[in-house]
Amino acid sequence: MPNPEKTETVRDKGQEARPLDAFDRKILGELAVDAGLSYAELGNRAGLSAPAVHERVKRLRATGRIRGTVAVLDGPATGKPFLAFVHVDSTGWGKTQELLALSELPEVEEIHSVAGDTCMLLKVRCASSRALEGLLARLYALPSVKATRSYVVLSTFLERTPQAGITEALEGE
Amino acid sequence: MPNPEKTETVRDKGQEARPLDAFDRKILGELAVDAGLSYAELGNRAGLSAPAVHERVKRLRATGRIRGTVAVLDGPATGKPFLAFVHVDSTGWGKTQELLALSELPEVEEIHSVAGDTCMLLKVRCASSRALEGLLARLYALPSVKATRSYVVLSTFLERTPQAGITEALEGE
DNA sequence: AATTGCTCCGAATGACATTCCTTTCTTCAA
DNA sequence: TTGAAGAAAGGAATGTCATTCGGAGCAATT
Repeated sequence: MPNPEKTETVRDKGQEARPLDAFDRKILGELAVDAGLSYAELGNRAGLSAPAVHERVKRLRATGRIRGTVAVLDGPATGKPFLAFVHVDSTGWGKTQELLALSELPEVEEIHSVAGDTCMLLKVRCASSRALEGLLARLYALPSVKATRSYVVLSTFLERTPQAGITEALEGE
Repeated sequence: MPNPEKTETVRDKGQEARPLDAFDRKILGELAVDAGLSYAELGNRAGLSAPAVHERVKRLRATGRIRGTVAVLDGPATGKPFLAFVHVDSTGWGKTQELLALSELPEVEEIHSVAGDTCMLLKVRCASSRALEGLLARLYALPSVKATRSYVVLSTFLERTPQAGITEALEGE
C-alpha cells in the first residue's frame, strides 16, 4: 500500500517528478486545443486505450500540469470588445498588494510583475473606452501608482492558452 | 417551420442577436471558471433544469459567445517557465503577415496589433531564456522588424481567460 | 531468479449528456 | 380583450461515455 505522504526528494512542481513522456505531451497538446474530446478519441490520437488515457489525465491534473478546464469566451461577443495592456510604474516594491485587489474585477485578466522599464503589467478587457478610463482612474487612485502606459489592442490575430509543444530549434540558434 | 437562412437585419456577432440575459451570463461565468461542471449542477446554480441549460449552452456555442473548451496548462509544470511580452516596431503596415507566421510556434500565445508607440505585441512562453533569445533572433530576421522591447515576467499573480462579468461602476466614474 | 510496483488493456457498471414531448409563458394580430 | 403562434422550460427516456475493476505484461530492485 503506497503511502501518499512518503518522503519526496524533489518537489512535485516545476518539471520534476515525472518528466512528461511523449504520450503525456500528446495528450496535453490535444486537450489544450479541445478539452471536449472523449477519452476514446484521445486514445486513438495518442495510441492508447481510453482507461490508460484517463489514468494519465488524472495524473496530469493531480500533478498540476493541467490547471483546469474552462470555456473560452469571446470578448466582443460577450459584451467586452475593448482590450488593452496597461504598464504600471509604481513606487516601492511591497505595494503590489494594492494591485492584486484588482483581481476582483472581471475586466482584469492578467497581472504580472515584469522586468524592464516598468513594474507591473495588466491585461484588461472591458465593455467600452469609458470603462477603460474608469479602470485607469482606479489605478491612479492607488497611492503607489506613479504612472501608466496603455496599449490599446486594435486587432487580435492570435490568442490562446499555454500550448504543450516546445520548439527545440529555438534553443540552438 | 423556421427557416435557418431567414433574412437577418443584424449580424450574429458583436452583441446583437440575443442580448444575453441573466441566465446566460451566469452560465458563461461558471463555465469560464470550470467547464467540467455537469449540466445538472449548472442548472442548480443558475436556477434552471439540465435540458434548459443544455439548450442555452448549445446556443452560446453556436452564436460564438463560447469559442471553445480547453484544458489550461501550467507553463512551468509543462516545461515552459519563461514568459515575456514582446513589443515589436515594424516598418510598413502590410507586413503583419510575416509576424502571423509565428503562430506556428507553440511558444507564441498571443499576437495583437496595438495603438501606442509600438506596432505589434506578442505574448511568448518558452522553455528557457536561451529559447527566448532564439525567438527574438527569428523576429529580427524578418525584414520589416525594426526594433523590439521585451518585458520578461518575473511573477504572475493573475492569469485567466475572458470572464463573463461586467463591472457597471467602471462606466460611470 | 523472484518479487514488487507500475501501467496497460478489456469488460462491466454507473453517471450524465442528449433527445423527445408536453406544458407554459410571452408576443403579435385580429 | 381574445385568439393564435413562437419560444423556452421541465420531466422522462435513451444512448453515449466516463469511470471502475480485475488481470496481464514489463521493468526495476533485492
